[in-house]
Amino acid sequence: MLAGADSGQEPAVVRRLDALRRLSEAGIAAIKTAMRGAIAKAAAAGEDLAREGDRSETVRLFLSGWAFRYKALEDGRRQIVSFILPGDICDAHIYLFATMDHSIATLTPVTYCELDHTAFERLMSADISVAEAFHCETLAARAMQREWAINLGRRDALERVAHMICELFERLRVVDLVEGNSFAFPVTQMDLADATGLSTVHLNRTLQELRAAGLITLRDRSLTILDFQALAKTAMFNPNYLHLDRK
Amino acid sequence: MLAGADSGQEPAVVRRLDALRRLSEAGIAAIKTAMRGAIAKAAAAGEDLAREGDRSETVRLFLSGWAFRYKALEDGRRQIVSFILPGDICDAHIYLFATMDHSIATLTPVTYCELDHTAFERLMSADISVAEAFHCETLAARAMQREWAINLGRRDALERVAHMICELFERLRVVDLVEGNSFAFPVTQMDLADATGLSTVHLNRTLQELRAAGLITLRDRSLTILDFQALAKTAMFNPNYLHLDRK
DNA sequence: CGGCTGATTGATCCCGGTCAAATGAGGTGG
DNA sequence: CCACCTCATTTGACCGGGATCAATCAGCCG
Repeated sequence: MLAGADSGQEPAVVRRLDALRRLSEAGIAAIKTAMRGAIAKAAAAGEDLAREGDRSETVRLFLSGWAFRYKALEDGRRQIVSFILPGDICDAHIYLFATMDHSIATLTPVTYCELDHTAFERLMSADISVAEAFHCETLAARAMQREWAINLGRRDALERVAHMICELFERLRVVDLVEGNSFAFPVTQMDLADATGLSTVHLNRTLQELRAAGLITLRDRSLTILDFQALAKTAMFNPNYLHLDRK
Repeated sequence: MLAGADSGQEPAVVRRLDALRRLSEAGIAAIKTAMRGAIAKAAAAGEDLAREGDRSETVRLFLSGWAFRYKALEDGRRQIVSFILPGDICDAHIYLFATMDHSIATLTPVTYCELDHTAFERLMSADISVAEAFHCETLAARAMQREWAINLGRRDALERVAHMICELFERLRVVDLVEGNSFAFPVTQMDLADATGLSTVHLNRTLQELRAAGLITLRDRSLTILDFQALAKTAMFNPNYLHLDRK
């Protein structure tokens, strides 16, 4: 794990699902059983876990490390469309589709569980709270994807980068991967540029602007938010779309 | 399942779901029964069907008309994040969330069926092919949302607009709303600008460029694709992400 | 006829892209 | 320990795609 494998804590998948929709004790047990019975996998940093055109047969429960989804255009342009963090699911019911329409690559070493069609269906029918939480995860992923579009379409460079940092902070907080206002941030400026739709040069200048404004620190793959209120304000960040409040 | 000849008779929801994943006869019957038992609704053009912050309690099956999802920033900027066409579902399992994180507005008069929590769950458990098709619809919506991000992040104005037209064409074709290479296009240039992340002025110039290149005609809310091959080429459009091939 | 909404055009500006080079931090092999 | 390589970050100079501002025009409706 990026920040140590907290002994007393629930696994990231349980933490995330429970934040989206409260899991019953039986549900938590069912998830853990499924994970124990599933194929545990690991991959190094910089690997493709899936490529556009691959057959899509298994559901992955992400346990540790960072990955991202992307699509490359023929002429080399690349757009990262989402980050995958510990606790994320990718993707419920994906085996119903024949092939992947995008690629997934790792930023750090990662570990995950693979569930095939039957294992996933078994887990979904084991407990109603688990099934509901998985559906919420899918809805939340769609909501994040929508927000990504808003970011790219209608925010300027400074707002865009600030917004992405705010989102990552909130998501990592749920799975206990922030300490104080800092978190491991294994994203190169090239990656972040492809995520925000900017050039690396302009992304670099935007980061410097955020630093100069006293909003963040970013050194040695560690990001610190110096003033979350101010950062959220410049990004016009509203966390409602993450649906992590579990009302 | 649908046999080409009579498929034009089926409602749009059945056509779309069947294109995503083959429905059984029993499944089609179950959908029709559910629609007959559901609350049928209609709305005029220019109405909000839902607003950010509203409680999200019912699943809608879109039967006719165009709508779109959008989010407005505090300062008036607006981003349209997707178009909702006949046959679309919005959104499976949405009642699991407390509130809407975005708004939905109509472009034309629309009709749709509303299913509450229990009606939707009943339909999902009525037939396995129906449940699978609904899951595919959700996956396809996510894939479209990803492609929207790619559009906004890494395509220039001409490619962006061309891509959006190609996508709409393919989606409308499935629900039999194109005639030849033409379809009703009830989108103002202001709306299209907010969908593509451009200003209305530049969008207008981009449309003129597409017209001048002999790729499209757009008059009286009717869009004709004069050369689909060429349009798809300028957009680098690959329809795989729509998952409408039903392998 | 006047008011309204949407499409179009022209002129100007600037945010962010592109090109090019320098700097720095590891990593590795001699 | 140093020479060298690679990858990531940073900086400078210049350019252009698309934004902005401001009219004008075309339907449409009351």
